[in-house]
Amino acid sequence: MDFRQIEAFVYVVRYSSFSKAADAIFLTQPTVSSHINTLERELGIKLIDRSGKEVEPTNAGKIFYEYANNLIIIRDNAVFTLNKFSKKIEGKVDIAASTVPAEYLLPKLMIGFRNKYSNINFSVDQLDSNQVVDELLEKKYELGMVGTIIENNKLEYHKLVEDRLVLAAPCNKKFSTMTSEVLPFEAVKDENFIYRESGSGTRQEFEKIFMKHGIVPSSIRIAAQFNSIDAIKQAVSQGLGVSIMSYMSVEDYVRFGLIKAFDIEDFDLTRAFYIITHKKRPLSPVNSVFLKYVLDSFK
Amino acid sequence: MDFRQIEAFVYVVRYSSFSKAADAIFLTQPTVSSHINTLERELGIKLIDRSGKEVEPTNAGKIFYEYANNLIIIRDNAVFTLNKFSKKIEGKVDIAASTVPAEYLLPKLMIGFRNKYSNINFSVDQLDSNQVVDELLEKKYELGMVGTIIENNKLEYHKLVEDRLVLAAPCNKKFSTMTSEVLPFEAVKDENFIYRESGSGTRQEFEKIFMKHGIVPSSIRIAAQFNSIDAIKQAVSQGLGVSIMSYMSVEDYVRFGLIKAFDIEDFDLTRAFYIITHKKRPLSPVNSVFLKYVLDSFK
DNA sequence: TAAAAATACTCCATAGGTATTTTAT
DNA sequence: ATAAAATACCTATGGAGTATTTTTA
Repeated sequence: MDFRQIEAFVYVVRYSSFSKAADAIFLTQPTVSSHINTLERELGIKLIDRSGKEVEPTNAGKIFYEYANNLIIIRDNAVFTLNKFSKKIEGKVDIAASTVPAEYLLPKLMIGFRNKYSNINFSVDQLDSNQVVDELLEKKYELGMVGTIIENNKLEYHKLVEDRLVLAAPCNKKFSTMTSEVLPFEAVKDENFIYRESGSGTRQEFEKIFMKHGIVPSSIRIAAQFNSIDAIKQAVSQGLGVSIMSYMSVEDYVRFGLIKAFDIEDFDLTRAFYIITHKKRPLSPVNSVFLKYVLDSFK
Repeated sequence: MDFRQIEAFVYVVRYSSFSKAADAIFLTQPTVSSHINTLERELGIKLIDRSGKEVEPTNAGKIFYEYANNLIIIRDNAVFTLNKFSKKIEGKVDIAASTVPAEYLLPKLMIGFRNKYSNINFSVDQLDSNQVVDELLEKKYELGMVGTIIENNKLEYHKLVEDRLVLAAPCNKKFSTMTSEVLPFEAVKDENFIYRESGSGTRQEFEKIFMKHGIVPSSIRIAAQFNSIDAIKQAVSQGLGVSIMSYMSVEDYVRFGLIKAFDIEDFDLTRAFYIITHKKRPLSPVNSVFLKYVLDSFK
């Protein structure tokens, strides 16, 4: 039993004619004939009485018509509902994001996306990078945003934007007198450093880079550790110490002259932010459109 | 969208596995994969999330599952119901029959058929042969029985049994002394004849035969006309006249010595009884089985 | 390493077409 | 004579298979 056959049958009954039915469903009359014959053979009973001038259903045909009609209706409803679902760009976009993207990338994206599609609301879960990856792997979120790659062959990292880690220093006399924007590592290695918490992608990135230059984390003097970017910015600007931070996250303090930002000589502190999806897991329509929007925003 | 694809999808969801689903519906795993892919492409949305160890429906898949499940259930119910209908040999068998078959053929057939299938009842409409044909053409009856052929290219005549028309004569001294069972036409042409009504197949048959021998109906002396076979038998046996009748219908009176039956020399008075159906109109299951039973009974 | 899904390919059944014949009005 | 359905025949799509590769637990 096939939908084309059922459809042919339904239309033959409705129009009391093979050729009119054929017209209605954009087939030829012989094809409709063949469909009805196939159905009748499969069901083992004649469905259409062709003896008169107008063809009409037999009693068996009348019984089958009810089923056939329902089958066509349900199929059409299924298609309609799924199309609606596919196009339905509304509801909640859930994202797990680490600190920097959550605070410095997402707000602008969220505003832009909400301008384009109404009926959207966001729920951002601000976690550290490892947790973001875990939540994605546990399928609690379809989308994640981080500033460091934690390799996992189930995940796909889509690069959004490059940033660089900078040395954020207070504008005291020691640093405000520096004319160069690039400092040799020697000039800062004995400073007091302010750290993020250990799960932080920013911290992991800079530890990775320092290790590559043969500097072990334990050899660095730690003045304090915060899990808030703002707290670090405050602490740095007030002179508690220096910190390695995303330029993106200190840009405002730099602009207002509260912090000075330096690159470190010979250290490649570029980093990037990524939006993460599962490699295979299908995205819901909203998330899929949001992903596209985000990628386009950074193209 | 195809039932095989829908079925594959339903079973993949139920078993959370492509290969188990394939087993369950007697296909191979690649075929199931291909069905799901085709469905997803057609509906424009992923239905199955294959990212984990167990595959599971996406949200779209969950929505579609409800429809898919109903489609399969309704299809199966349609097949089941129609099979039941095809096999349901019960209900009313309606037959339009002319006098002789209604009175001398049908009773035995009805008893035999009811012995074989319970839950059968009959409704016999006793009409003259022309009316039987008309009722069939108007689709008021699917089956008819007559003793003469009224040619119509929409109808099919299935021959049941041969009979012969005989001259039924009273057992008075004139006829009871006849030793031969065959009379020359000369011996009877001046008798008083008793007729059936003009629509009667028996009457039409014998008028046809007599015409063929050059004898016009108006040249025959008519003593009476009845529309009842029994009345004619009574009238003949009491000496009102002679009549041309189915041997079948006078057999009992002959056996009891109330009537003598003669063939007429050189006249071929054989006739046959037929069960009539439409050439193209499909028979309902009961009627179709009854037809088969009747044909087998006379084979 | 084993089990499951995807992929690549081959084959053939049949949906659908065109052309024609048959049937009924 | 006309209109509708049936029939005959052809083509090509895609359903279903086997064999193999890829992926993941």
